[in-house]
Amino acid sequence: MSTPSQINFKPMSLAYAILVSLVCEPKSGYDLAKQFDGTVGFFWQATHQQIYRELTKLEQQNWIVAEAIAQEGRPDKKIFSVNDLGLAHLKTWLLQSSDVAVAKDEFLLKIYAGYLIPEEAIAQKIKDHRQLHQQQLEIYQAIERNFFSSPQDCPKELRFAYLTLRRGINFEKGWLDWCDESLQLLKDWYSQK
Amino acid sequence: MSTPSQINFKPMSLAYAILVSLVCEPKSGYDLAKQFDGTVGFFWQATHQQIYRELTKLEQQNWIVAEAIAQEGRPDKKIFSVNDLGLAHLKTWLLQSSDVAVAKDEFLLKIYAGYLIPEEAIAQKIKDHRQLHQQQLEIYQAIERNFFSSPQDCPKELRFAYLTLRRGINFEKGWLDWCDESLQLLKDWYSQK
DNA sequence: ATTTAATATTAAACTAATTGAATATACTAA
DNA sequence: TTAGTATATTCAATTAGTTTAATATTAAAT
Repeated sequence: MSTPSQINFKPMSLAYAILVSLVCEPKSGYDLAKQFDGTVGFFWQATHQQIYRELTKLEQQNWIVAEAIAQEGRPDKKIFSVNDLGLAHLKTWLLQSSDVAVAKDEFLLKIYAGYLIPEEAIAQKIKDHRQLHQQQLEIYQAIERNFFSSPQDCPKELRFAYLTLRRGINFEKGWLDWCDESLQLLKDWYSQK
Repeated sequence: MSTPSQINFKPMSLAYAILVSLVCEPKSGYDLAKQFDGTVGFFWQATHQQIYRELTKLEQQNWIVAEAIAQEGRPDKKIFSVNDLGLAHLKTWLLQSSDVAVAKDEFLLKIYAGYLIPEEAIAQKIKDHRQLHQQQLEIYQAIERNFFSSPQDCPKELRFAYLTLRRGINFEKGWLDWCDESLQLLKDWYSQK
């Protein structure tokens, strides 16, 4: 295993998100794009174009290798695996400190400027938002019921996935609490005017 | 024809984030860049280059107007204000439904792949993360103490800012709870191995 | 029989965001 | 006196993300 000699290649987090997924199980760009709707997709998103472009770069850098699978009837499939060099880079990255995620929250921006539109419109917006978070919470809770019924006995490979799932549940419950509190505050303010 | 992972990406909100800030109070690009570290900056970030570029566009579209202020000693300052056209566009945008914010969380990505590095490194990572959120919580709580000591008497103009502040507090407390729960889980798993 | 959906990848053009630097002025602290 | 900090804006280059769509095959549904 050698260190990379390339100078100008600085993969961003998308590259690492792909490596994380591939290291769990080798897969094609198509599979990755699908998976980015679940599991890793709960904390990282990418379109299939981004994924294919990044895969090409990662392959050129020799962090991943492709195996072409000729399929009967269907287009050929390229299954990508992380090699030793890629795994070493991934582990290095994992050990580095992480920045706190940047928040870009259109919804809160609208709430902040809420005084510009009718009070009832804001209340409705919060109710709509509450429903979205309620739905996402139910998705997470279904996963918890189906795969993590007893956390004490959680197999090693799933423990860290479980921690991220717990954060998802914690996050959605936090939003629900805030929605309820805010709707109550709006009501109180409205009644006293 | 459909491909997977077609995420619903949000429309460009930076322009609206700037309008929201300018409608509160006219200011220069420099002031905006500073403010994007606080208030609006709690849910939207931008570098000064992004801000200046966007201001140029908004001025060309005639959503904002600039007034050049000659300052003694210092470089001239351009104070931007939202005009009627800009305000109308902002209100239209405020009434539109918002997508749930996309999460791109490097920290959770690392936790997910935590099985690749030593257990103690993950625990330390969570402790570090806990501290960051503790600090941010204290910032929010100081603002709450100083400006919103009695929410019932909150002046109208500040009510919506207060709601977003409450979300900030709710968010940070959620992270703290998750960190504590996760550290306990790691401990339990470790002791039973 | 033909449309639709799903699998599987690539191309091209565009917009947005980031990084690094350059250009000024002036005040303050070592 | 010169280094650092704060004000105030702009330019250039690069990287990242988005949109649209083209290509190709096959199974299932209408």
